[in-house]
Amino acid sequence: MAYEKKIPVDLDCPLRLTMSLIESKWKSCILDELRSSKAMRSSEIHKSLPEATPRVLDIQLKEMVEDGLVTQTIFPELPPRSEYQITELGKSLLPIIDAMLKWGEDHFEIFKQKYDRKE
Amino acid sequence: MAYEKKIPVDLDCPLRLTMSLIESKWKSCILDELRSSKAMRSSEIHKSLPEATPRVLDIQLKEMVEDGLVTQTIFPELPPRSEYQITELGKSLLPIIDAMLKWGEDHFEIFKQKYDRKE
DNA sequence: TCGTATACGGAAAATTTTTTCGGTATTCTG
DNA sequence: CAGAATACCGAAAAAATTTTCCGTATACGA
Repeated sequence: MAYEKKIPVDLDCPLRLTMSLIESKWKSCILDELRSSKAMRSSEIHKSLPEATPRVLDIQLKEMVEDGLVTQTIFPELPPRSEYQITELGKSLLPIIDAMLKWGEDHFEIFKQKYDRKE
Repeated sequence: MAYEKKIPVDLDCPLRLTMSLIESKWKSCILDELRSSKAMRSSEIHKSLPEATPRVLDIQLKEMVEDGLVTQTIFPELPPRSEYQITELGKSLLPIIDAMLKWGEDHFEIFKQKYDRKE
């Protein structure tokens, strides 16, 4: 495997289980990108999340495939092509992603005022 | 400050903002513990989350105070006593915590079968 | 006086995640 | 033939988080 996650999915507590599936830096954003069920190539995902390095998207997509949140379809073409698509299990997390998105929008100003350093 | 978080609250995207407030290992659990609005001493929180070291609870509680999710009240007594309590802002995250808790309960079996290693 | 109890924090080690860099493979185009 | 295009991965470096260990302060009770 490309990169072995050190901390496995947490089976000790339901809350930690859910968190452990999405807490890596970009996983929640990846689910948000894939929400429409449209299959996307990793390069498209990268265009939407330009701050993430392609390598880390690769690593996190692989983990999400392993966890069953996303599928990967590899087309035996040259140059190679593969597409990622959200699964039903992944979709079932979208209400949580939506709630976090909305919370972030609703409370953005508080944190902007608190933490945005003017330079 | 006790320990300086290296990655500050993320102001670039509402979803990342919300995630950045709760993605540390125990913050979601701490919010869950404090949900009833009862003030708790750090030793009580530790008793409820025995897998977390007292030090990391200390660090994460301090960050949550800084972020406005929790308040700390210090009683000028000896031996010292202080209590943590969830704020209104912290409470506004509880529906998200609840949704994650429920998702984890609903999908626990999938991951238990997938990842639970029998020894 | 000495040990206990309590909350906390400094510092370094250990662990984990993310970044950086560079390489593989293959077909088509110029 | 050289280079582009694409997805991917190994390895090491860098960065971030968590753990471990130990010390502070102080009043009380034995």
